[in-house]
Amino acid sequence: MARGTRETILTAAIELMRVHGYAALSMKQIVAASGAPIGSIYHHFPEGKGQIAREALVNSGVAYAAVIPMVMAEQLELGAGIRAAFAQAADDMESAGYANMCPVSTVAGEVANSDEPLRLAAASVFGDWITLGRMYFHSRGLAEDLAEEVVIAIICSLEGAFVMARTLRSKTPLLAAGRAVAGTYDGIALLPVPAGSQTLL
Amino acid sequence: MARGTRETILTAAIELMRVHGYAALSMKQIVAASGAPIGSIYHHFPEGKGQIAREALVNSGVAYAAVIPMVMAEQLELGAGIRAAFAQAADDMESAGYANMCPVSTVAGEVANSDEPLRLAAASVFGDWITLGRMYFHSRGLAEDLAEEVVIAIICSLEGAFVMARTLRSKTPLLAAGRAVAGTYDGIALLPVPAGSQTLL
DNA sequence: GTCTATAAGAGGATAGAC
DNA sequence: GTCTATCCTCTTATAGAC
Repeated sequence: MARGTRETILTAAIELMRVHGYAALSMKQIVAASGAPIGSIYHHFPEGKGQIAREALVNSGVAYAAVIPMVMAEQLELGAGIRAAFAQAADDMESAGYANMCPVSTVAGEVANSDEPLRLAAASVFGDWITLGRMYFHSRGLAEDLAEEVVIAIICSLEGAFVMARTLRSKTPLLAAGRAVAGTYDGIALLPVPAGSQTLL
Repeated sequence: MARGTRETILTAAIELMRVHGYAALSMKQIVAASGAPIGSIYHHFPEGKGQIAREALVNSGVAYAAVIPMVMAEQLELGAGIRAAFAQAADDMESAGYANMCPVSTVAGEVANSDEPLRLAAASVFGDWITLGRMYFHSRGLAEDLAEEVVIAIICSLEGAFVMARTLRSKTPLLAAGRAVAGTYDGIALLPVPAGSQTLL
């Protein structure tokens, strides 16, 4: 199927927001990056820039929800799994030249106290990550309360370390943050992933 | 001493950046919030908005460097101290109605891949936090390597949890993130603060 | 659904009197 | 060092032909 104009616009917006955030993103940049003329953009997104950002954020969030299950799949011990996840993130970030990995947290920081509709979009992404993560770790044998605490801690630490790593151009923050979170959960066993099981998405 | 115009402008810029970040901050807002006319602002900051943001970020960073020593002063065990610090942050944030506490991380996220001078200003703030924190925990009896790892982990986790807490309007992320980091360092003793010792600033 | 042209305003920054 | 008036660009968004 040919990718629709709508999707092209959203993809361009996600890429641009990873670099520029929300406020510094202009419709002209979206025009240039997507190839869609301004009239088409407003045809598909009548509410303009805010609507594009909201949908782009949600799309982007869905894509990242699959990352933790993917990284954890082979792991049978929680602490080791967390260390592996952060080490993987550190390597990815270094290979990408410390480009931003994900716009959600960047945009959330910009708008949490100044743009309620966008704040709600970001909140829904975080909420979905937490819900899916809790379900995932519960399916791997953790009690629900512990499962939720683990996901929240991983996301907070990872997002904070992403910002610091990008700013300092160093993977040290990711490795240090990963070790710190992992230590608390060393020795906790993870059930193996049932054969043929699907990602939660 | 009467507070100079320069300081008034910087203070206004810090407050505005906490709410709006960097890109969405306008000179007109700085004019309104500081009371200084636009001409005076460019007299004091000839390089304009970017220069104001750089200096505001650094000023703001210096102020926050004192927080960890303050919160940790009474603590004699590292894990408990970390839990206390995050609990304190959670209470502060709730009382403030989930307003942003500190613009450094928000702005760092916006500019890390798009505005090199501002990225460097943010990097210098993070770097100072790490250096001062390493010195502080070392003075409390931790080996330098461990001291540095602890500060980095605390800052990453705290900054990530701030964003999530503001976005979700909940202190749960701060408490969960704090517990996760603290667990790794439970049982590590802190030397008492020497009587009459000064903060590192 | 696509595209061009343009409106209406806000943006950062400057000039120059005081 | 303060302040007003203004410049020019870039912004979001719309109108309306195709």
